Amino acid sequence: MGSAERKERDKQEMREMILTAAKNLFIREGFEHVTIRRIAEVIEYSPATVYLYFTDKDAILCALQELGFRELYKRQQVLSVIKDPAERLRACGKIYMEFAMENQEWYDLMFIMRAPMKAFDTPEDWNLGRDTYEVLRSIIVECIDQGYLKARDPQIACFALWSLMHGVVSIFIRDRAPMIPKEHRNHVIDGILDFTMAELLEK
Amino acid sequence: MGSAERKERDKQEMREMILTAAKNLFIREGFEHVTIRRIAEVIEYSPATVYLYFTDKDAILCALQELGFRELYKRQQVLSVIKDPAERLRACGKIYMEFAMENQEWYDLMFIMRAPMKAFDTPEDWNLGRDTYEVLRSIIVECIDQGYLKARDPQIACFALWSLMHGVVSIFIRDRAPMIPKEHRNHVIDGILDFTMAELLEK
DNA sequence: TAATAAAATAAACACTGTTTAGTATATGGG
DNA sequence: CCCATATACTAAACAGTGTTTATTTTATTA
Repeated sequence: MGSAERKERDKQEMREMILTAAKNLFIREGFEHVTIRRIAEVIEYSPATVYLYFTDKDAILCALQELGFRELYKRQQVLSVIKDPAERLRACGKIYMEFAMENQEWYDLMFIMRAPMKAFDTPEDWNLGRDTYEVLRSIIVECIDQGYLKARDPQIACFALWSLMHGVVSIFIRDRAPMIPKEHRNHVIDGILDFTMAELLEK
Repeated sequence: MGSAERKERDKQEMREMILTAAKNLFIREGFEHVTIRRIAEVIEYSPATVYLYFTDKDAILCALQELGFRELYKRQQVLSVIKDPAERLRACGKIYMEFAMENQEWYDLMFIMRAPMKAFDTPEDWNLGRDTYEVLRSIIVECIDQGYLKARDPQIACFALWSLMHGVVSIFIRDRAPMIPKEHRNHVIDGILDFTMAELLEK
């Protein structure tokens, strides 16, 4: 009697329901309104019920994080049509920082906040981050192969470039750039990209 | 009758007392243990009393932040003995990242956390950050003047370098570098410095 | 000394995330 | 069909948080 399968299906549906509620609260009202009680309210169950489907709030935030990464992946897909690796490298940076500035709370959840990382047993389990990193790494390796970049250590070059991009957007997102007016931010991002490409690539 | 002056002195002493308690809790037990109730406990007053001397918790965290900046300033002082601006630029980066890795919670409070910034009416009031930025900016200007650096826009070069350093340490501090084992971090930081100096400076 | 002004606090408020113990509901066997 | 069992759900509490209010204690001044 395949009622066990239906049970499993129902359980998955409920998990989906909770996640959708959390996602909508996140999108419509922002991170700080994503509370267990508000989620419970939306799905019309008691707060305690949420804990029958997720071990804790961090697990929910972790699942939300995944949605953010899916959006970033989607945006990164256009990179494959760019043949020149140097051009692709620039576009990669542009896409990354554009995503961050247009989806600041998602980016925060993905790359800054502590909470969602606590859902992993060990930081090594964070494959979403590693996959994003791999996109950049493969481009850089190609840049080196084609002689655009003479970096001795691709690992260092890759981490440096990611750090640069993350640094820029996280300084903006957490309001640590009083010397740069808000309306100049996009211009600065382009300036940083120009600067980096000019300094980095072989002339 | 100069009792008004004594009143003011007493008030300042109490503020100092609260701040010292907060600082010690921060150092000895970490950020998450810095709560109004714990502070009140330490100074042997009621939690409500704290609010007679600080408008809210963010104001206390903001004052704590200042202590962090003072330590960073102190470390930056050794830069003045380095005559060569290129060498000074490297040392500046090294000091910054070393401070961050050795005082991760202080760095977090200074450059990552939202809370202490809420104490400012506007982000422009964050002079502590601007001052630190100025140290780097003056070095870069000197590097350009002496022909070490051919950056068109010093503002962009400066923000890029700060972003790079902040990016590196904040990725580590917020556990977003699963691809780099903890024991390799210091080596990576040196690698990033080498890489940056090599790519940036005129050969 | 009594009236006034200042300082300190007890207790509550409005929230968190989370757990426990008890209640409904659905399932499967006789 | 009924009843025991297992599952699903929840009310209420727990242990925290930052913060405010109304009250009491303390100090000052006339």
